[in-house]
Amino acid sequence: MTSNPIDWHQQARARFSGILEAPLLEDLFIHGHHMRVPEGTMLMDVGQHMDAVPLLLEGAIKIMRLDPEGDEILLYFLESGDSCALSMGTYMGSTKSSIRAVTERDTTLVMVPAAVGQTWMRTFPSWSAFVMESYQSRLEEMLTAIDALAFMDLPTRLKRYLSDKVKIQGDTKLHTTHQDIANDLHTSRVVISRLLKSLEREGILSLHRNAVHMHEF
DNA sequence: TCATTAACACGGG
DNA sequence: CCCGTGTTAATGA
Repeated sequence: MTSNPIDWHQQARARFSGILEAPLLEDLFIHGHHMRVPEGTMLMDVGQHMDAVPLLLEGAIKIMRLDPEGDEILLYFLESGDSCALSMGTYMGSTKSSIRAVTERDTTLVMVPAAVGQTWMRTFPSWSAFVMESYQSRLEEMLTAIDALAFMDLPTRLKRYLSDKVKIQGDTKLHTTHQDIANDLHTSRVVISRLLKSLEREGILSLHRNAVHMHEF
């Protein structure tokens, strides 16, 4: 679909022309690398070196933190038009990632080399504004994630998680297993199975093998 | 009280 | 048979 440069240029314009000034977009077409990434690809891992900043055109990316045992816990999702604020730490000296990023569905993005992004910080006001704005909204999401972990009980977190999935996937039929959900919410499958069963009894969803169909969300 | 772990049966692919 | 699912019993925080 977006195999030739013109396609992703148009896509990027549609997504970012209101945010990034025209000369910057032209620079983006010169220095940015367009990529199509299949679902389930790990884009970044904890401790890995960051040498580029991603701009998300289509799809979604799951951002996770790891506990000391190496188990994952979901922080938030990135969607189209977002960028990973943490990767922008490359503008402030830090080059090692503190999170794991995995594509939640097939995704298209533009990678901006760190050195190029650093130059833009000085030459394009709209770029530094975009970086600041991105930091701001990612911080908000982080606080929401902290609130959820600290103050919300598991049934509430599960309902929020399922709603988010529907929004991210754009489909009320979620293709996932109880174990997957348990991993994301950092709990055991027994609990997820039990909670899902009670939600099914309430008529909020229906359960199938490898799938959860949402009725209300 | 509620989550976790281990263990088990069931059934679909 | 393998894996996902649904459930229970024991244990712990």
